[in-house]
Formats: sequence, C-alpha cells, structure tokens
Amino acid sequence: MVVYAGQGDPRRSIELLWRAAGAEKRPGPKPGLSVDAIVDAAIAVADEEGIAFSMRAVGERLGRTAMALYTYVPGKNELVDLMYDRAMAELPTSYPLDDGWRPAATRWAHDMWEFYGRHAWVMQVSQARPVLGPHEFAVIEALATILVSTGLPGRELRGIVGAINYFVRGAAQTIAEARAAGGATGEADEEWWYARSAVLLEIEPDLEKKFPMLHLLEQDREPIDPELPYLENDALENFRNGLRVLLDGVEGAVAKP
Amino acid sequence: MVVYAGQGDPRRSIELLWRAAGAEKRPGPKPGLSVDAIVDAAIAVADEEGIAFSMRAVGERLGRTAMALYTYVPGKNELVDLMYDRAMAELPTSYPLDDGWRPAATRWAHDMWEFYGRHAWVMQVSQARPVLGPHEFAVIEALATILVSTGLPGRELRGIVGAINYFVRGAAQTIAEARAAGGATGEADEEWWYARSAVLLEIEPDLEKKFPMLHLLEQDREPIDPELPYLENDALENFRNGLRVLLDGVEGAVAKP
DNA sequence: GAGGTTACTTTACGCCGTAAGGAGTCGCAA
DNA sequence: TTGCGACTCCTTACGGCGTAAAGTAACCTC
Repeated sequence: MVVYAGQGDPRRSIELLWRAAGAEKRPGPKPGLSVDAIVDAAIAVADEEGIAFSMRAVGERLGRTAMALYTYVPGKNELVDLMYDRAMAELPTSYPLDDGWRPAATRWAHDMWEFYGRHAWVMQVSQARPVLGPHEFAVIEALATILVSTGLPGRELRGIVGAINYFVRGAAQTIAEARAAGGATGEADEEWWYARSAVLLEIEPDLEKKFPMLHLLEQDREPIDPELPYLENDALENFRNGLRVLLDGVEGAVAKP
Repeated sequence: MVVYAGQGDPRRSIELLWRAAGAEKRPGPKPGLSVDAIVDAAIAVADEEGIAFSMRAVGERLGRTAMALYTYVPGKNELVDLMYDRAMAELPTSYPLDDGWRPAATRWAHDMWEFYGRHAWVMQVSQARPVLGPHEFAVIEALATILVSTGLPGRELRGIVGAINYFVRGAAQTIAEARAAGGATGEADEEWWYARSAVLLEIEPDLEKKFPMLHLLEQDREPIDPELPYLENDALENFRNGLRVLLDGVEGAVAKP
C-alpha cells in the first residue's frame, strides 16, 4: 500500500505536526503514552520493518494494544506524517557559507543521503502532498538559504531546489531500498542481484549486443571504498558524480547573467 | 505496503519478463486468459486505483476470481514487475541526434515526464532492485545512446544517466501522485492543499518570518499554461528549469577536457 | 460520593494476498 | 473408447492488516 501523506482531517494533522496542543488539566486517568513516545516507537519499528510496519507492532513495542495508539493519533497515515517530520529533526538547519554556496550545498546533499540511509522508509512516504511539518520546512529552508546566496532569482531557484532534492532522494533510493529489501527477505542483496542477472544472461546471452550503450556505460569501474559492498560503491559513485554535474549546472547559471 | 520488485523466484520472474515461454501443445482446458491479458488488465486497474490495487479487482475485470491469476503469474510482486516493464513499452526506444544530444535528452525527459503522468503507480515500484525487463533496458539504452554521443567517459555518464533519471522521476512524482491522491479520496487536490495551508497559516501566522528564504523562493510566480491547475503549473515550471540547469551541468562537463 | 471524561482493552468487521483442495476440460495412450 | 494425467478455474479458508464499536477502569471536578 502506498501511504499518502495526510489524508485525514487537515486541522488535526497540522495541529499535531506543529504541537499546537493545549496542556490544560483534564479529568480521567493519566496518559501512559504520548504522541512523542508513539512517534519514536513507530520510527524504530519502521527503521527495522519499513513503511509497511503495523500499528500492532508499534503498540506492542510500547506494551499496549494497537488500539491504544488511536487515543493519541487519528490513524496510520497521520502517524506516518508525524514520523516523517520528526525524523527530519535529525538534520542540520543551517550550513556555514564561509567557502561559498557549493561546499554547503554538497554538505546538505550528503547529509540527506545519509539520513535516507538511516531511515529508508522516509522515501516511501508520498512526496506529492507535502507533509508541511516544521522540520521539513527547516530542512528545505536550509537548502534555500544556501542557494539564495548565489543571487539567482526565485524563479530559477525553485527548479534548482527541486532538482537537488529529487536527485538526492532518487539516488538514495537506489541504495537504501536495496538494503531494506535485503533485510526484509533476509536474503543478502548481492546474492539476489547476482541470481537475477545470472538467469538473465542465461536466457538472453546476447544482452550486450542488444543494449550496446548500456554495456559501454559499464566500463572502467573501480570501487571508491573497498570496504563497501558492490552496490553501495556503485550508488555512491553515481551520487557523487551526478551531484557534481548538477552543481556544475548551478554554477553555470550563477556565472551567466 | 511497499511493493519491492521481484522478490519471488528469480528464474520464473526473468522468464516471464523476457517471454521465454515454450509454446508447445499441452493437455487440459484451453487457457481463457494469458499473461498479457492479465498484465494489461492490471495496468488499467492500477491507473485508476494506484499500486494498492487488489488481485481481486484484476480478476474481476477479466471476469475471473483472483485465484485464477495465480495460474499465470506467481504473485502480486511478479505481476507488478511485469506491469512495470510492459508499461515501459509505450516509450520510444531511440531519439534523433540531428540537433545534438541536448534536444534529444530533453525529449527523453519530457516523454518520461508524460509517461509517469499516465502511470503514476510506476513511481511506486521500488527502484532499488531493478526489474531487469527488456523494455526498461530499452528506455535506459535510449538515454545512454543519447549521452554517449557527448563523448564523455562511462564513469562520468553513469552518474549523469542516474541524475537525469532520478530528477525526472522525482519531479514527476510531485505532480502525478498529487493527482492520484486526489483521485483516490475523491477530493480535488487544490482544495486539499488550500485546506492544509490555510490551517497552517492560522496556527502559525509567523510562518514567513520563521522561514524567510522559503518565502523568498516563492516570489514572481507566473503560470506557464493558464489552462492547467496551480500545482501542475508549479511542477511543470520546476521540471523545466531544473532540467535546464541539470543539462547545463552536462554541457559544462562536455566542454571541459 | 456522584457524574462525566479519559486511557486503554476486547471484540469484531471488511479488506488484503494467497495456500489448499476440488471440479470440470482437454490431449493422448492403451 | 476409455481412462489417465495435466491443466484451468473455482470455492473455501487462513492469517494478516487498519480501525470501528463498545466496555472497563482510572481520575478530576462538583
């Protein structure tokens, strides 16, 4: 199931995201849980099981039933929104511009890259409807601050912010989901990949002739970090080179009128 | 639920993808269905309902039960793989290079953009484990062919192919999922967005002061196509500008040694 | 202490993917 | 011609999911 961000009551969602909770005294038993505790537990579960975690699993981690969560949170969709925004709190909200915008933007991208690696499920939260939480805003504000210092007009910058954002997310998806998928099946990712491509080469031996340019692209590989498994090296190389080209494009826009 | 590509038997999956089916005569009743028919029906259902379509819905569209599908297809994961690759058959496999690589790459990106718009569910298929189907290969081969003509080395091109691919997918996700989500709830997307942001401004009136750079970025908007709704104009503008910057970066790499 | 509000549980409903087993259909060998 | 085995498709059922409904016990205010 695709989890669309925030399909519940808009007011309730936004209030939870921005913690507009009145802390007045109320009758009834003391709350044993809290929205924060639930969100933290849910993030922990999602880090292990992915976005397809169950409300029952979150409840269990807190020593409650699944239904107990519904006292604090309207439903799973809203919980995912809260998880998304809370996870983003891990990220820096500003970057030094002493060496100019480019090192700062590179740092931003690398921080995001690592963030996605820690929380692969984040990339499964629908991007279409923005969560509109404070930490998500802060993260984009950080990138916007870096890029505004280039002096480029807003019209240009919107596309650039989007491009960097999409690129990092896409590049991270390749590697992080691979790890997640391997973890879910218990099968090592390398093995899975080799099994598939071996069968493919067996069934279609002329593959290289049918797709010569793809074959050409695979030339002169060398691992960046021999400690890392094959796929991660691959992804890291693509990430660095892609980011460099993308930022070269930004530099070109800055240099031009 | 996140749908990971191809977690079933690797051999069976690859054989289905590449249609390595022996067409020998067999006993038993004539098959009333076929893999193709099922994949087509599933795509039609997914276009309407998203990746969370049910096997029962696909069966119903074919006048069968859900279980009938399992005669042809090992499971939903494998079916999604087949849908993914078959949908990609809609895309061109080559682009004229008469005007150089840049117009061709731009065309490729726009075709992908429109493709994602037609089949929003494609973007929900996990990218991590490549489907490895013939049409996916052909689509990437087309982009590779365009970019190899720049003369850049493979090491550089891998990152660029990835960057363009990720960027298009990310940019498309913003708009296509927005449409899909609106369709799923029956709620018009514009309304949903306005409802959320209205509540947000009510709860957090100082938003523009807290995130001044984001506010700055929103300056001087003007709709590209007044026929299109707000969000689509927005996404289209970001897509075009982002792609331009990205390709500027590629051009820089071509000009340099 | 009564009454209302709240936290949390139990139970249940309608979905989902799909395993298991059975009914009917056909090709082929005896 | 008949029977067998392979095959398609069905019905039934299982264990999961998110969550609605209703019940129980804790707690504050009057």
